Amino acid sequence: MDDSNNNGEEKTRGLDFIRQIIKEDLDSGRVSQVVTRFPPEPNGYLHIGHAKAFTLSFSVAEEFGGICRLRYDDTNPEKEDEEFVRGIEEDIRWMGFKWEGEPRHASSYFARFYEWAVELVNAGKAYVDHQSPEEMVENRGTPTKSGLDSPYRNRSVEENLELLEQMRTGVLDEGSCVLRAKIAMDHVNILMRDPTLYRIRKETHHRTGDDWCIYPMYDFAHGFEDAIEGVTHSLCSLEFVNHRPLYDWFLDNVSVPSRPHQYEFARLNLSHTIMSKRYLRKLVEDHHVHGWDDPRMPTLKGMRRRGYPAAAIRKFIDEIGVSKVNSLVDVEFLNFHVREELNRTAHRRMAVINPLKLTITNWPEGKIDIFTAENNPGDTEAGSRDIKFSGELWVEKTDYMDDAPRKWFRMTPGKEVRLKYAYYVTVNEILRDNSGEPEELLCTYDPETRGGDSPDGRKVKGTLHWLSRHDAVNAELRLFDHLITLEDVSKAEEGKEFLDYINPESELINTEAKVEPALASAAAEERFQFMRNGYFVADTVNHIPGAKPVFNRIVGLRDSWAKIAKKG
RNA sequence: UAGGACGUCGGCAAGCGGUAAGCCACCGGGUUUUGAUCCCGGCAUUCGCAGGUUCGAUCCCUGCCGUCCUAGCCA
Repeated sequence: MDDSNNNGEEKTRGLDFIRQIIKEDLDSGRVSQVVTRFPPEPNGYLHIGHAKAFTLSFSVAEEFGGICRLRYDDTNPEKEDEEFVRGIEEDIRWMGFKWEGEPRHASSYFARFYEWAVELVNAGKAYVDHQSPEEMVENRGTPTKSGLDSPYRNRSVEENLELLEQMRTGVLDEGSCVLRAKIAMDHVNILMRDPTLYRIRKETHHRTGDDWCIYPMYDFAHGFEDAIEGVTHSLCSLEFVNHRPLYDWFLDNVSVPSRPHQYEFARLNLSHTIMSKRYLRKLVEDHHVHGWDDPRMPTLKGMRRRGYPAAAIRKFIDEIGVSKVNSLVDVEFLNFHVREELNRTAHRRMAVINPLKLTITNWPEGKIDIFTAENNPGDTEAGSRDIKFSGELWVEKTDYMDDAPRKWFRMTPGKEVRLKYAYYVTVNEILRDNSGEPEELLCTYDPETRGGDSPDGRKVKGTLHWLSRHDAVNAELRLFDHLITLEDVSKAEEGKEFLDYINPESELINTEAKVEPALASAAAEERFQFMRNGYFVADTVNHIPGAKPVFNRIVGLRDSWAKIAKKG
C-alpha cells in the first residue's frame, strides 16, 4: 500500500498521556462514561493558565462522549466572593465551552463531608487536636525529620465525637482546635502526617451563610466532591502530585459513592508574564494595571479586551499539548496563533499612527478621487469599501527618511513610491519645524498611475498606507508591550521580585493617530488589521461608536524590515 | 545525607525495542499594490551523562547529574 500519495496520510501527534489513560479506561470497561470537572475557587478571575486546564477537561469529555461539570471549590469562606462567579462563567462561555447542568458547589456537600468525618472518627481514624498552629508546625517535622505524635492523638472515639460536635455547633472557639486524620507522623510524605480535615471559622460563607462554623480543607474535601459527582478522571496540575496519596486515602477509608482518580499535568507558564492569582491580584490592587481586564493582563478578561480571539487561544492551547514537563511557553507562540486567526478574519483598514502631512503639489485644486479597497485580500467574500483620496494626505512619519539606507523601499527625496490603491508619488521638498523635524512632505504624483500601476511598467518597491486629510478622523490608539521585562519570572535575580521587572512602557497611549472615517462607527470588540501597522480592536470600555474611537493594538504584524534594519 | 515528579532541536512536543513526526523561532529562495499573507527549501548521525541487557535501545535495567514540587488551621 502506498501511503505516500497526496491522500492526506499525514502523521499526526499521538494522544497525550491523559487521553491515553482515558482511552484505555474506556476500552477496558473500567469506566463507561468519562466525567470530568473544572473546580475553580471563586476568589479571582481566570487566566490563560486556567484556560489550559478547563480546555483539557472540557475537550476530553467532549471527545470521548462524556460530560464535564463546573464546580466551585468554595470551602474557604474568607477568600471567596460571588463577584467572581459571574466572571468565571462568562469566561468559560467566551472560550466556547458549556458545562453539564447547573454549576455545582463544594459548599452544598458540607453535610456529607461532615458525615464522613464522623465516620473516620468512629473508625478511630481522626481526632480533635488542641495543639496551637505553632505547635503543629513544630511537631510536623521536616522533609528529613519525622514528626511527633500530638498529645491529643489517642483520645477516645466518644471524646472525639463530642469535641467534633462542639466544633460544629460553635461551642469551641476559632483556632482552638482542628480535626485531623490519624495517619502517621513519620510518613515520608509530609502531607500525610495527620493532615487537617476541619478548621473552625466563624465566618459567613457566601452561599451557606452562618450554617457552619467549621470548614473542610482541600485535601479532605476534593476527592469527596469528585466522588459525589461521579467524576472519573480528576485532572489537576503537577503541584498536586504530592497530594494524591491523601486523595486516595480519604476515598479508601470512607464509604464513598464512586471511586474517582486524580491525574496531574503541567500547568501553563508563559514568558514575560505571571500566572499566579496572588501576583495578578497584587498588580490590580497596587494599580500597576487598570484592572483585571487590563489588556496587558494574562487573564481571559484582559486578553479578551486586548482583542485576542477565543479561537486563537484555543488553537494555541491545543498546540502546546499536555505533558508532565514543567515548561515555559514563549508568548510569541500565542501571538503567532492570534495573527493566524486575525489574518483570516479581520478586515483591513488604513490608519496612521504617527501622522505626517503629505501634500501633492500638482494635484488639481479641490479634487477628490475614490478608490475601491478590498477588505481582505485573502478572502474575496469579505467584500470591499470605497476610500477617498485628495491632494492633502496623512502618511506615516516613520515611512520617510532623509538619508535612507540601501534597502529602504519607502519615502526619501527623489524616490518614487506607491500609495496603496492610489498613485505613485515622489517626495521633492520637505518643510521642517524649528528643530529640523519634517513637518510636511511636498510631492508630485503621476496621473498615469491611477489605481497603483504604471502603464509603462515602471516598478516601485514600496507601497504605503495613507489617509486623506479631509475625511480622516482622530482616534486614540493604545499600544501594548510585555508587562514583565523578564522572560522567565521564576528566574528573578537575588532579592528581586516580579514587581522589579514591570515594563514602564507596557502601555503607550497615542492620541494623535488618524483612521479611516468608517472606523469611527466600529462596534466595540470589532477587530481590524490596520494595514502595515498590526491588528487592532475597538475597546470595549472607552470606544464610543460615532463619538470617540479608541483602539487597542492586539498584536503587530510580522516585520521583516525591522530585522533587516537591525542587521544593518 | 527525605520523598515525589520530570529531563528528546533555541521554545513547545510526538515517539511506547526496529534505526529521531509536527508546530513556532531561525536561515535561504519565489510570489506579492500590506517589507503582511502565501509558496518552496534548510534546520537533532542524535534523545541529561555513564554503564548494562539485546542482533538492535530515545524506548528495558543500574548508577550518577540536573530541574521542579512538598514542612498553610490556602486551593
